[in-house]
Amino acid sequence: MIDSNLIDLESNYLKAIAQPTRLRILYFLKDGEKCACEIIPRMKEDQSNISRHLTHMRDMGILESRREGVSIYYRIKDKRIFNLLSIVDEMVKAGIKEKAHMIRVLA
Amino acid sequence: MIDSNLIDLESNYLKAIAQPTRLRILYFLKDGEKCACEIIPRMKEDQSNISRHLTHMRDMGILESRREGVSIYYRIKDKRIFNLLSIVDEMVKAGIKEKAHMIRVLA
DNA sequence: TGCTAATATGCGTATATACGCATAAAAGCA
DNA sequence: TGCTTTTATGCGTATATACGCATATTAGCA
Repeated sequence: MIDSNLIDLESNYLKAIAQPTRLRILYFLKDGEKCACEIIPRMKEDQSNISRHLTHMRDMGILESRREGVSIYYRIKDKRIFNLLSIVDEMVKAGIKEKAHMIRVLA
Repeated sequence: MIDSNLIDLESNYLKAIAQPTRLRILYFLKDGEKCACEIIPRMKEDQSNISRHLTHMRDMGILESRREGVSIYYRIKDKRIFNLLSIVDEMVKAGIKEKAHMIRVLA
């Protein structure tokens, strides 16, 4: 029996990661902090949308930011998030492998 | 530059986990397979809702199931999911600690 | 076959999420 | 102060998600 508040925190944290555009931003920040002005043109979406994603991840404690003049630099707050993502990767890839095997057997 | 399809797979996998009721089900299945008929009364939600969550997690490759008469037993497919969840836990708890510290400093 | 228990599904609904466009706000500079 | 660049926000909208109720389906059993 796990605490209900912790469940909700975990859920919200995972939801904050579980979105394609936000995932792309995370990977883009993997090798160090980047200015919003560098992130925005990378993503093929409206500036307002990216701004909201960045703000959201900062609010959720996934990113940190600092201002330098008009620019805002974002960085990953906790590198462990990439351990998490590589586990997701492993599991997803294991799933793909399994499906490929099923197809081979059935063919 | 990470592949767009992989991003979507990761995203979908994470979404499948990032839901309070599904998280509770996962933790309930931590120590072994359980019949849907055991899972349903544990959760304070409609039977139909739990059924859908179970089906969804099975479709997403998170759970496996076997039928025994009218009962259906569900189990975790890949134990690594708990490594993933414990990383989320660590990060969430680090966030809580940090907030508590902020409050202490400001008080 | 008829009955019961377990699980799944059709349907309607309420809320959340992601998005773009237009505009506002913040900071630096002429 | 006025202009420009960068980032944030108000607003409307389309889609996705989670949910409950009622009902269907499936399997076992009398």
